[in-house]
Amino acid sequence: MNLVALRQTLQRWFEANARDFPWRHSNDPYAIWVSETMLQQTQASTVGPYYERFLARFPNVATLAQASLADVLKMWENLGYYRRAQNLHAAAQVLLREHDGRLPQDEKALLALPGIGRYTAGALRSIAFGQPAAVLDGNVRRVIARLDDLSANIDEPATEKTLWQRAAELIDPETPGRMNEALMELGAVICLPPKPQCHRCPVSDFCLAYEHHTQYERPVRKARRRIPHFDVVAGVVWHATRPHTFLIAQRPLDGMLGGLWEFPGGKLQPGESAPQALQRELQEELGIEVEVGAHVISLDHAYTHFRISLHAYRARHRGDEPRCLQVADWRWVQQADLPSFAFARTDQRIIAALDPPPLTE
DNA sequence: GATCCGTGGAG
DNA sequence: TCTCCAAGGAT
Repeated sequence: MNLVALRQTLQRWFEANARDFPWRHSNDPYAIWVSETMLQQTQASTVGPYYERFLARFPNVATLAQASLADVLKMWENLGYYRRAQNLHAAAQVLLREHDGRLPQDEKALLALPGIGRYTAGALRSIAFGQPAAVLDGNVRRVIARLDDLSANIDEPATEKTLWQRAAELIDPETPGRMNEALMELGAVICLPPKPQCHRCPVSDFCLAYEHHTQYERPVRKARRRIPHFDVVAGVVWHATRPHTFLIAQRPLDGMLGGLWEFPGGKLQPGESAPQALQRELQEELGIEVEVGAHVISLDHAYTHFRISLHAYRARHRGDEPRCLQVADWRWVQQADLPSFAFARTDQRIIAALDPPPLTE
């Protein structure tokens, strides 16, 4: 294959056809780092508004490092994979303390930061610093698998090594960042997973799968496991004496949806009714007794590796104040207070199902 | 090295 | 409604 011709053709296509994203107007390594973190496992069209809000609120390493994690999570609300926000925040504090508030250009130093792995280090080095570093993301994996007509399963670690080597060969030593972006852009808009748009592809002349008519069979991937389903209950626990006041709890920082706030509850155990499960969970997590009341809403939701049916109930608090047994924190709040807390999608749907807040004034 | 971690768009 | 999967990283 003529690597020089491939690089030139692809980059010329990219320059004429690149989608306009806000991070493509910045040369600031910090801004590029934020965008690359948001783009992990998240489509570019989704990231746009989050990126601009985040940069407006945290325009540099220092403002991010000095912000509270609660503020950072609020800006990340609904973007998913919330550990990314924790890592970004923690890494900013490391940068401020150990790297003069700037991103290091050295690969080892980048990889030492939380949330920066091989892909993100390569993206920063090539796009932000102009170094000849490779990137291998889902797009590039697919593009290479088709360019080379790989029959090997790309989810196998052995194939991973081959793909990184190939990604390194494709680097344009003159314009590594542009070449890497062009590869990813091609995968995102032309070399699509189910239906590659080969008739519009600028590099189909270089593509072995196109030549062999195997592009629809590439890349070869592992079959997915079926994901389990659980029934889950959550409680809107109203204060025994204070009107319009209910309980929210903060999830532990190290688990799923870490640091987000929620209506407390948990999974139903076999043979258990939803109200029974709610009483048990509230006792285990917060050490409180409740009387379960009216059903609020039931909804289905799909996470990455399981699905739930969530059943929310009103409940009346009895007895002792809550304690942090299996939660990071808890608060008595009113509906007007909720916008300052970060909630996951399911709990936002519960909020939307509550009675409208009382009019004040 | 297999598993965990969110949400939304597309078909 | 269901499936796939997306500019991955950590453990």
